[in-house]
Amino acid sequence: MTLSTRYLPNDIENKWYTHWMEHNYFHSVPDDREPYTIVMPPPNITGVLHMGHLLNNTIQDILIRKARIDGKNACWVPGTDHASIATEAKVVQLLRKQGIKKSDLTREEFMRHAFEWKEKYGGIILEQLKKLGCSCDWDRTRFTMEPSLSNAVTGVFVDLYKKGKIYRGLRMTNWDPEAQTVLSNEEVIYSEEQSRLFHVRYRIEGTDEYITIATTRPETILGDTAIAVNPDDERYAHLKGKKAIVPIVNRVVPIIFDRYVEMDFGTGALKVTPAHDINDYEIGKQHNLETIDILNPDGKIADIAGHYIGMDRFEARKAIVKDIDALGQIAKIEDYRNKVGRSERSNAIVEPRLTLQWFLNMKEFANTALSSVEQGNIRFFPDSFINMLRTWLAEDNIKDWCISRQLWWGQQIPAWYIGEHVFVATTAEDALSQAKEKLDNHSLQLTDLIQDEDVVDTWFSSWLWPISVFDGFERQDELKYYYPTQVLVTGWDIIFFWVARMIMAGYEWSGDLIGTELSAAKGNFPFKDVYFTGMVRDNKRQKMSKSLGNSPDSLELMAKYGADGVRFGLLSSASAGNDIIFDAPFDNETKQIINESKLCEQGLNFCNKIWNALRLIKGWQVSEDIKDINQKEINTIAVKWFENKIAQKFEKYEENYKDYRLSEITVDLYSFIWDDFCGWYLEMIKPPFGESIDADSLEKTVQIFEQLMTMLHPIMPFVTEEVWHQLRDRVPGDNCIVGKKPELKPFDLHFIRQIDAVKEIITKVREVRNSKGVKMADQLPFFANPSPQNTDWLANEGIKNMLKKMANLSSIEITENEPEKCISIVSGADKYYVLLDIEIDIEAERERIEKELEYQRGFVASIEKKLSNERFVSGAPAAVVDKERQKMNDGLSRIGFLEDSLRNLK
RNA sequence: GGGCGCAUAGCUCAGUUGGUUCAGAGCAUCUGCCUUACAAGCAGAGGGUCGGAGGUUCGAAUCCUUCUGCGCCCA
Repeated sequence: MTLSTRYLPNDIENKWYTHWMEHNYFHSVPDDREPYTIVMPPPNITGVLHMGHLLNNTIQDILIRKARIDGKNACWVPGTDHASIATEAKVVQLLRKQGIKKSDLTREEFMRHAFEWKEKYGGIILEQLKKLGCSCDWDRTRFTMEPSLSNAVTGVFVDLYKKGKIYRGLRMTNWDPEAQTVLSNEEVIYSEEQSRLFHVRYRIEGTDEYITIATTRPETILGDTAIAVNPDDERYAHLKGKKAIVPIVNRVVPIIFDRYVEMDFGTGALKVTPAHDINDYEIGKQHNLETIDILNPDGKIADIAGHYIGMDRFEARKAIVKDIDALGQIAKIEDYRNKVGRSERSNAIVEPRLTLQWFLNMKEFANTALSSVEQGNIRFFPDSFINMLRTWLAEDNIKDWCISRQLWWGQQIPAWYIGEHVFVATTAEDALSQAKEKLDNHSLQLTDLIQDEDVVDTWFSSWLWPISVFDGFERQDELKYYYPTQVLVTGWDIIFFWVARMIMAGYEWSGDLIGTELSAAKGNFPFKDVYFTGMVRDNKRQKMSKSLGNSPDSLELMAKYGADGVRFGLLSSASAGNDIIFDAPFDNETKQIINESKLCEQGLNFCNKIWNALRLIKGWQVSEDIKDINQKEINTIAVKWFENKIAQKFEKYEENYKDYRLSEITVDLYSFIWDDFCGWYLEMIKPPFGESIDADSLEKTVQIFEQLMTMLHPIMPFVTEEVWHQLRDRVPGDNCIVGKKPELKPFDLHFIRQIDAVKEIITKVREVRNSKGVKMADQLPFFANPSPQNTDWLANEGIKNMLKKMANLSSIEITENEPEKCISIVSGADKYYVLLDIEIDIEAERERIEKELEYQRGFVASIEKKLSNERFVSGAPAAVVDKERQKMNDGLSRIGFLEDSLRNLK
């Protein structure tokens, strides 16, 4: 069969993915082996695959494939997150297009639409991950709104309520008066708008004096309960203990002193409206101010305001300005630009509003999570992210978690009300019996109970993910085997929202679930390690996202460069925790991203290189009748060298995996395969034109190739599997994905260094050819001055023949002298010569040698300076000093050689 | 305003306890090659005061201080 000269990823990738699936390699069931578990950070069902997913999931796949090759029971659980806010917004939007308003639907009807939407679009990302080669256990795919996972959510809610950790409280929220719902911070879009700043004079009680404040929202004056000034502000110092009179409502309010007030902003005096501004709310709490909510949910003025009742907030604004002006208390009105928040969905101006919400007390949780990481039970990669966790979880910084959301899509809060009374239970029936008991009223019916309308925050289901994907709250057989998971791979931007909270949940429940004995042995934490990926950014350092339109199309990239190419491209420049600037070019005319990437192209080229190495080997004829005896000797050396190199590399490779240095592994393998294997080994062992290779050398080469493919497999699974199968006929089940990796074994460092020395000589001969314009094809006589360093290998026919072949020499002669008319080569502390079949340009040669001399003299001088420093000689470790001496001696002999050559030039 | 992080070649990044000829890789650039695996290739070359300034040390890209620029989180 002839192989294409180019590697064509698309068909090959589909073929092997299907093959792996058919062999069920991704599926895991508990057995005697050591488990290696990863739970996938569940992508939102609203999303499409973006660069961040690509990076994150490539890393997880690499780790899981490595574990599989290591013989562990690798289990990677995929799934999706219901993403309350984002999904509900999408569904509402879709319904609106169909002419359906959410308010016209019952909760049940809406949920039906939402689940339909999820069925249709929710699995897109997971399907796309298959293209990337992700070896997830698809049979285990979970969704955060499945019954089992939802039950877990209700269960822990009730549990925490019983433990006294969940309570209801007031909170300043972003209120959308049009949609009549609370918005999360993410759903509010702030932009600069033209508005007006009203300067209003408040009379100081019992005087004729006025204090002037500035506000953009004069209607909130109706809810003012204080005037605040900075205690350092001398202008207002005399007002200590005085009171001000709020215009229109004539409320007498205190003048308070608070450092929050900026003296040079506006007039330096601030009206305080705790019910309608988050900062004012905080000030109000500190000073025990009254909170007067003057707005109804629909944005109209409430009865309590006493004036303008029922008027829309903007109408009221005009009216109150007019009335205050009539009183002569408008000092001035200026045009003003400020940031105004609008609802992402209705575009209505968002109103800060106090609402009753459910909270989870975080003090104890935070402590547990932080100390677990600080004590090293959970390791962070890179560990500097502990700092970020610490700031989030610090005792004086931690805030209670507001877990309720005014949405329908999500797990409805398991709380039922009868008037003022609230009953928290897993079912309505439970709540009912609680109510009967508590209220001593046994005639109560289910219909008397009203369940809380809200759902819990999405993170309130995500924090259970490492447990709930194994149905851990219902049965513990699998949890006992797979928990704790090995490593969590996620972005550092959700270190608090998700990572910290999963740790909290792990400690809260896993012990009870898997039993104290097992949890003492394995730990309560949900994962042993956390690998933080960076953000994928564009060249302006903006996070790549669909909404910014600065992200290349990941599917197109994979179509163009192959999944392996994309995986390589992402990994080669992604060290843990560091952001990636992805090289997606931008077309300034069309304002479109061009789906091209040099990084991914390098990955595809790498596949192609491997592919062609395969083609080379497959083209060799095997024969035991090898005419060229030299080649046999070379082969022995080449195989010995490369086997030692693999042993050396493999040791480093295993270490790097332990430290999650994936980028380094990628780059290392790239140069090991490209340079050492293709550039050196294959060139050494390649039979001369028209000749064959002996069976043993070919077999050794195939074995080496297989080992390289196993090592590379986690990073580039497709090309390695393809090559694996092309290398030899395989029995069913003999696949690279479960291939045997090299063994950890000692290697001959001395021998490796010998070959390195010879490689350096070869490079220098090539350099001479290049600079003198001597063709590669011309064979050159070569001379070596013997030295303690090179006697060994100069006596080795195999090495000498290798040198001869690789540098294309006609002869190698050992001589004590400096041969005539040669170009000298200094390598290490040794000297060699090549005889060129051209007239030597003496002047040019002198220049070259003098330049080199200058460098070497400088080099030696700097070491001399070091060595003459007594404090260095006495202060530095002996090994370091010895090395410096060695360096200097080598430098001195090089200087000697160069001076000899200079003399001989005449 | 508080905190965290980053700054190394034209670009994107490595540089794991401060110590080899340690200033590196890939891309881009330049020179020479259609050499019978690969021109998506081969053989070479040029390019950097390691953001600025101080300090610690025998020795600093690496540790400390400070300044500048950028990114992120919180308010």
